[in-house]
Amino acid sequence: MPRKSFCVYSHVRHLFLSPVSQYTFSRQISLSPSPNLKTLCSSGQLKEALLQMAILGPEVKFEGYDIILNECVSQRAIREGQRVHTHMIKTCYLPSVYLRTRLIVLYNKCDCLGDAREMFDEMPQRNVVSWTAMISAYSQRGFAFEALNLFVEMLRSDTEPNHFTFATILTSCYGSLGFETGRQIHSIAIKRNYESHMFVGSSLLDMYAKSGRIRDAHGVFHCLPERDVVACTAIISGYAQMGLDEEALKLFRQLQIEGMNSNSVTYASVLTALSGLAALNHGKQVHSHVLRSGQCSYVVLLNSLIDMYSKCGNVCYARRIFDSMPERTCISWNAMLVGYSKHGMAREVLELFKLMREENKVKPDSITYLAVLSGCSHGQLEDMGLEIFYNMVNGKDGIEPDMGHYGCVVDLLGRAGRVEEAFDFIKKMPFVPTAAIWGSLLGSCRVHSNVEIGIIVGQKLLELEPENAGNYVILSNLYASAGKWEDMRNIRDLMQEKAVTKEPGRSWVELDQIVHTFHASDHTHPRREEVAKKVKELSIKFKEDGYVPDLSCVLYDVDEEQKEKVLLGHSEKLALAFGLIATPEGTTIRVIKNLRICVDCHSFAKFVSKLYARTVILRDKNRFHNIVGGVCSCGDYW
DNA sequence: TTAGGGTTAG
Repeated sequence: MPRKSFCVYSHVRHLFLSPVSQYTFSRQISLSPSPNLKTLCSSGQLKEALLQMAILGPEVKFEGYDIILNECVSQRAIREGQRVHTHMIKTCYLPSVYLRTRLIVLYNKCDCLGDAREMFDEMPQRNVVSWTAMISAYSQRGFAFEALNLFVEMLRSDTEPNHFTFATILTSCYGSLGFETGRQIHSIAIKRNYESHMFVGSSLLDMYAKSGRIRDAHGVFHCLPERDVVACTAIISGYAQMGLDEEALKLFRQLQIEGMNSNSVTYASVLTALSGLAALNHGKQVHSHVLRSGQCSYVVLLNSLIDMYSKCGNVCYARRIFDSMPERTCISWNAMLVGYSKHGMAREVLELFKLMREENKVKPDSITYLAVLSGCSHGQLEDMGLEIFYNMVNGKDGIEPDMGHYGCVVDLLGRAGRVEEAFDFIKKMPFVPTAAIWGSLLGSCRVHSNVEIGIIVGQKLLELEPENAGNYVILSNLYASAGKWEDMRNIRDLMQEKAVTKEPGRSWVELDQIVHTFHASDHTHPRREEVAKKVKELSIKFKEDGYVPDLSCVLYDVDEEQKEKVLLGHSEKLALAFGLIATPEGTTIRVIKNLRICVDCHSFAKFVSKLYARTVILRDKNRFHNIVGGVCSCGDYW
């Protein structure tokens, strides 16, 4: 009977009694506070739960605190969480290790790292979970050294780490902490038999991949007894981040055959690789997988698709995705702006930037401004670019220009032929100019034949990066055009002595979902003889129409005939010729080059488009060249 | 109670 009357009474109490009388009632019959708090918390009514907590006073026990703290964690409710903590102190409640750990987690999730540490330091006892929670807090907030110190302290305190601890600490073992630390932790994990644990293994291979040790990463992946979607994604992403795009794609396909599940992160990772390869057809296929899998509402994935389509040369598709997005992050805007910028579509860049500011939902960041400035630079809108830059300098936009933005202005002025102005601008910069900035100006000096400044800048660059062969070549050409033959020879000798051979040129074309790669003077492609013959044939044909090989593009000190032979072996010419042979008349030829396109190949591509009525879309290291009827979207200005 | 993978610039 008492049980029954309690239920009835409880119901009545809930309906009619004031909060104060509820408290009195619960004290009288020693009612457990949990059911009420549980109901309130499970329906997300945190404020009401706190009120109830205040009413219950010292009657709130472990279960009540547990429920309410859980809700605070899931809602990231810091004020409410602090009130719970204060309530514990005021009611002289001594929280267990478990509850104190929940408070550490809460403070961490609410970005109150100091409070989390204070709680950790005050703990009379700690267990592996409290140590791991605190290490995780440091790890997640980017405090790698602090995370490592705590891990070491934990080992010294004779607390045995578990698989959670290893998975956590390994996420900090790259970058500033260095890969050797990761290797040491790997050894500790092996000794404790955690190496093959799925989460530890994923963390390990990710650590190796992020440290550029892709072989070690692959070794860990290979040894995992089981592989889930995270482990597979981590290794694919590792290859993609290293720029090993073909390997990433190959692995993705292989794992798909083996039955790997893909989620939004897997797709985002493989899209990175496809963007690198500019493999549009593969990209479309992944897009359709994404649509079929029902993951097309993830902003991050849509951002990757925007980036993939624009890097594959299809900026219209990118815009379609951008327009269809129900919500956009700053990265969505940046990806679209960068896409337009790389295609030299300065007007579209400015219109989109205007729209971004008018919508005022997402604040532009430093990268937004880099994209806009670089868009103005590539699209020859230097005055507009300068206006935007000086608004930044005057603090009108709340983004302070950094070295990158100053670099864009140097590029902007230099490309526009305002070389002296660019030189003065560098001298007045509030930063010490980097090699990249001087390199940009040297490029402008070459394009606009400013020998005087070019020689000064070239000499500075030789001091800053003596290993870069490109600088020697430009400088020696500048000396040659000034008739300073002795200086020219000295530079050539110096190059032989000091310069490191530059990254070998490589171009590729995607055809029927196969990526055909060509190297300079290729000896590997199965159709190399046919392709080389076609290049020679094209050269003769183009010469009749006015093509003059630009021998200054050749690095080597050889005679003119040899120089022309070297030029004909450039990988982008091979890829263009292959495109002509292997695709039907009238179709667009898409070529990707790993380096900047040389002046001679640019001119050659224009002849291909003009004499064969083909659109040539050529992506080099810096931008797109969309060539139609012999005219390039870059305005011969890159 | 604590844990692993993703996107953007020159």
